[in-house]
This record gives sequence, C-alpha cells and structure tokens, in this order.
Amino acid sequence: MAASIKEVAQRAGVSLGTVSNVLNRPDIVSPQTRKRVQEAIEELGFVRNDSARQLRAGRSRTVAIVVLDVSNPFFTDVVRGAETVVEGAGGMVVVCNSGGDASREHRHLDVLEEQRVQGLLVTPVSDGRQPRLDRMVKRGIPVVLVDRGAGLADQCSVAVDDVLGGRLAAEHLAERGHRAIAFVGGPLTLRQVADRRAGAEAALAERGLPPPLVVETPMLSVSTGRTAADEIVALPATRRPTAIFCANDLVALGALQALTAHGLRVPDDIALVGYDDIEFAAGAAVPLSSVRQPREQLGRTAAQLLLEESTDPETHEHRHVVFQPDLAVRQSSERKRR
Amino acid sequence: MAASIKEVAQRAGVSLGTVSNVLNRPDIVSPQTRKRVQEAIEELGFVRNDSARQLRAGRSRTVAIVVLDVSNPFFTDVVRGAETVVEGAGGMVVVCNSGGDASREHRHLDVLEEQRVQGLLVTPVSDGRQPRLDRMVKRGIPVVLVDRGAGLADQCSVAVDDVLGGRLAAEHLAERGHRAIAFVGGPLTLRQVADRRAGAEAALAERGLPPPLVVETPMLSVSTGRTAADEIVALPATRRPTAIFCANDLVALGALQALTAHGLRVPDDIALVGYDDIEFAAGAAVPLSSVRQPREQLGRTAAQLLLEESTDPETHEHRHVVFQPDLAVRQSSERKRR
DNA sequence: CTCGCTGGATGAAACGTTTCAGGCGGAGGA
DNA sequence: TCCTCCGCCTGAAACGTTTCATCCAGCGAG
Repeated sequence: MAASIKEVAQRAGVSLGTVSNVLNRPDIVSPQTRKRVQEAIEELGFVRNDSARQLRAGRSRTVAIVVLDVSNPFFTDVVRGAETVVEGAGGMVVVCNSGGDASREHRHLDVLEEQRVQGLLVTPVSDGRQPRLDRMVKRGIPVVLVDRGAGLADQCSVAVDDVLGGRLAAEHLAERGHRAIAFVGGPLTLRQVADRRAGAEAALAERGLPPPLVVETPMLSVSTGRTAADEIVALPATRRPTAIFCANDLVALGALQALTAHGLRVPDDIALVGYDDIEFAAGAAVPLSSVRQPREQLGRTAAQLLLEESTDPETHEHRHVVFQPDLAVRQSSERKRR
Repeated sequence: MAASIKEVAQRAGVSLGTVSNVLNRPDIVSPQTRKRVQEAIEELGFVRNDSARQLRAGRSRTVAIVVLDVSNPFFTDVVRGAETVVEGAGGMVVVCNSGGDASREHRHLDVLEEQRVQGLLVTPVSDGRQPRLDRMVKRGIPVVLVDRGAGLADQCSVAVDDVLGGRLAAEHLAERGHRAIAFVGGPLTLRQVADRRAGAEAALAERGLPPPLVVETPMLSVSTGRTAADEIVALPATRRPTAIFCANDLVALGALQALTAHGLRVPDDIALVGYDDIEFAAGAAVPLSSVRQPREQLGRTAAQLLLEESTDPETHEHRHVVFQPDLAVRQSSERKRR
C-alpha cells in the first residue's frame, strides 16, 4: 500500500541510501540516477514516512500553538501570524485549543511532548510558574509565552502593554470631556483585565479625575457585557457615568446593544470604548472605538523567537518583547458637536 | 536527555518488552514489577516517543481538519464538535487553515500525508473531484468532506441543506407580508450561496411572488454587505425591496450597519434575515434573524463517520449526512405591530 | 605503470517502539 | 514422579528513515 524507500530503490535499481540522497541532497547524485529515482517515486506514488524521519532525527518540524479560545478573533489572528513565519521556514503549525480548561491544556501538552514537537507557543490557562512547561523547557523544547507573565528567566515571551492600553482609552475619554467613567470587565484577577483597569485608573488619577466605577463581569462575552450595561443604566442619573471603557470588544458590543435597547444613544448619552479592535468593532451599528493590539505581529514575533531558540539553543538569549497598543477612534466615543 | 524505554528497563531491572507491557497492557504484568517500572518511569521523567510508536503502528492517532477560514465562527464551531468526538476516542485533532488558498491546502495535505494521519476532515477550496484527495483515499486514509459536494461514492460527507435554509428564510419573510425581497451574497458560483438563493427563489415562486432582486457580492464579509446595502438604498422607492435575505451573517451585519447609517429602520423600513446564526447575530444592535446550522453537530458527525471508517474499513459504507437548518426569528425581521 | 584522488554509489547501523514466539519455574492432575 | 498448563517475563525482529564509513571505477600526475 504505502511504498517505502526500499521499494523505490528496487524499482530504480539503486541502493536505498541513494534514494535517500535524492530526497535530501539531490545535488550529490548524478543526473541520470536522480532522474531514474524520481521516476520510480512518481510511479509508485511514494510518500515519505514522517514518523521514521522524525524518529531518526529525534525531533519534528512542527510547532504547536496552544490557545485559550479558538473562537476568539484575537487568537485566530495570533495564529495566522505564527503560521506565516513557521511556514516560511518550512515548518508547520498545529493549533491546539485548551478552551481555558487546565486539564485539556495538560492533555494537549502531554501529547505534544510525546510528539517531540520542535517548540511550543502557549498562552497558559493559569498565570505564574508552570511545572508542566518547566519540564518541557528542561527537555530542550523551546517554549514561548504569548500574552502572559513576562520576566521568567528561562523562556521568551511576547505581550502587549495592557497598562498602556488602558491608559490610552481613559486619556481619550478624559480628553473628550468625560469625568464619570466606568470600567467593565472581568474577572478582575485576569492579568489582562487587571492591567487595563490599572492603566485607566492611573491616567484618570493623573488628571485629578475620580477613579472609574468598576463593574466586574464573570467573563468577557457579549452577554456579560449586556448585563453589566443594564446595571449601569439602572443607576440614578447622578451616579451614572457618561462613558464606559470595556475590557474587551465582546463586552463592549454587548453593552452597546443593551444601551440602545434602553433608548440611550451612543455616543451622545454614553460613550463607549472597547479593546482588541476585532473585525466586528468597526462593523458595529455604532462603529466602536477600540484599543488595537498588533495581533498578527504578536504571533509572528513569538514564532521568530521560537525558531531562533530552536536553531541555535546555545547562543540564544531569552527575550521578552512587549508591544504597544494604539487607539482606533470611531464613532462610539466621538461626541457629536453640540 | 530524553530517556528511552531501554533506560527505564535497565533502571527497573526488567526487560524492554516488560516496560512496553506496563505501558500498553498493564494488566498482564505482575503488580510488583509494574510498580518498579512505574517508579523508574517517574524518576527518569520518561515520555513515550510517538514517532517510534507510529512508525511501528504504521499509523497515527491524529485526525486533521482542514478548514477554509479559521477566523470564521462557523468553522471554529465545526472544529469544536470534531474535537469533542475525537478526543473522546483518545485521539487528537490538529487544525490546518487553508485560507481558501489552493496551494496552501495542497501543502497541508502533503504534510498530513507524510505524517500518515488517521484521517482527514476537509472543506476543500474547490468543489468537485479532487485528485489529491482521491489519492489519499486510495492509500486508505479516510476522508470526510465537510459542507461540500455530497454524492461522491468513495467518501463520506456531511452537509447542511442550504436549499432548505434559503426556503425557510424566504417563507418567513413572505409570511410577514413582504413581497419585494432582495437576495444579497456571492460569489453566486459558491455552492452554498447558489443553493440558498435557489431555495429562496423556489419558495417565492410557489407563492406566486416575484423572484428576488439579486445583488451579488464578491465575497461574504461585513464590508461587502455594507456596499450591497448602499446599492439597495440608492434604488428608486418603487423598486426598493422591503426585506433582504443575506447569504451570511457577516453580510447581514454589514447591511444592517449601512441601512442604519442611511436612516432606515430595521425591521420597520427594511427587514433583514441572515445565515449561520453566529454569536454576533443575536448580539447585533438589532438582533438578527438568521438561519441556524447545527455547526457543532456537523463536526461531531463528520468525526464519527471518520472514526467509524477508520476502525472498520471493510464493512464501512460511505454515507452522506445532510442536516436541516432552522430559522432563529429575532427582531430584525419582526415587523412592529401597526 | 602505479599511486592517489574524486565523484558517485553502497550497505549497515541506529533511532525507540511494539509484538510475538519462547523460556522458565511452580502448581495441579494423573 | 512426571507431564501439562499457566502466569510472567525475555529477546529479537520489524517498522522506514538518515547517516556514515566504505568501496569502486576512472583519471591525471609522477
């Protein structure tokens, strides 16, 4: 069924080693032999067996990326960026989805370790030191953390400065004249959420403005955003903020919907800023201002660091790359002329 | 570095075969031996080498799914469904993204074939017979087509009845009293688009209503939807439809945005129905009526067919499963009481 | 004419598993 | 007492590559 190198060799009337040479170093084989072998390969429909190759090589050419949520546009873009780089270098990316579940993540890592992947891009479910990952690092499998705890000495990481992102959003709203601002998102223990909030609070404090009203959500989704906005609408007019900064665009879209449903106009009654700048942000009924992250570049850089460490583990020095977000200003935060 | 079975055997003072037995058939090993071996495994941090295992077995436990677009919520849900089933059976899913590009698809298939994957779930870039896939089928690698050309004798397929979906949408709008209906989507050559349009036309014809005004878009995205709606708005009032059926929710969301921007109210001035029922449909500023497809189940069923064929190729009979869509009616098509 | 080289091909070892035919010692039956 | 069977373990073969030491024929230089 699946022809092997041996059969190809037989058919071409050469030795097994020669076929291997045609496959891997065609230049050291004489043209006529090469041609005969290639014909044999063609006729038999020979396809290299990657398991055998890897077994011999001790290592695969596959890079794995383990993401928290495949259906989050943020991660799909990171994946795309990583793919660009890895495929450019002749490798392949496999995408694994932990779905935020530690045990699924664990099982994925087990399998990937058995497969002796070339390296690992991962946004771990939980922050902090990961004995599981440490073990892989010790084994010599390069690991790059994506959008997670920087500063670890023995692995690279890439991230976006979420404190700055929060700051940008809050500064923008303050400049537009808003004084009562709400922050919506959660859980507040998530590093991303905490950082964005901290950035916003710092920016407001510097301007002598009161700290934001914080409405915590159990997760970052459209429906939790809707609920949170309902709460805000229910506040007495004196305490109601004139602007909302959401930790994520999904939350912001939910909020937008709830506000509209209550007859409030965005941005006239309440301004709105989201985070991530997903495709649907610009396409929302009221185009959403949003903090933009270089998602694809995050993936590209992570993959580059990985390949670098992988090809040259001796001289490689671990790095922690931090990108800067910027703000896409759209209608949802542009107060109409009065 | 990477301990092998041999070293484990040495340390535990048993033979190599015994270690293998502990790994694969622990019940036939005496408890005390088993314990000794397991301790050795622990101490050495031994991890099975999957390449060697596969090489021996001739086949991997990995199922690949090749999708047209990882960032389309439709496909991420299909992937999730497939994962459920495959992981339940102890396998693993790798996701490959062709991005609609035939050459990338080709390269992915090459690599997957070299890796001797257990099977393949694929939505090929182009419809019709695929010599590339035929070759894999001949090799004994089961292939299940997802949402593509059914009726092929030598492979299974799963799909959703798009003609019915189009029919549901059109019937719903007709029942709500709409007589002038537009169909927006494209390219019209895409099977899905063509089928949805055909279903809608049939339903209208049966009711003696005029065929829909067809506005073709170059692709299915938010921005093309916006452009198409602009065109419709520009029509003279006499020719302007009172309802739009969009081939896809992205298009519908774009249309919704453009209509709102022109001061038209949805659904009062123009009703809107989308397709796919992605998460953002229910969360849109005007919650979008949409034809719902059982996306996760599509993935689950595809994976089941694959595993079935894989475990029992002799008695397996190829099947073509077609699911029925249904309509989620929301505000965008509910004419307000008059 | 012989020696040393060189381009090109060969054959065997090694990678880490799984599997399978055997081997061995002890217990039970004749 | 001897034979058989059984439970447990062993050792070697096989999977399909890659790699490396070796070999061979031809050829130019001395």
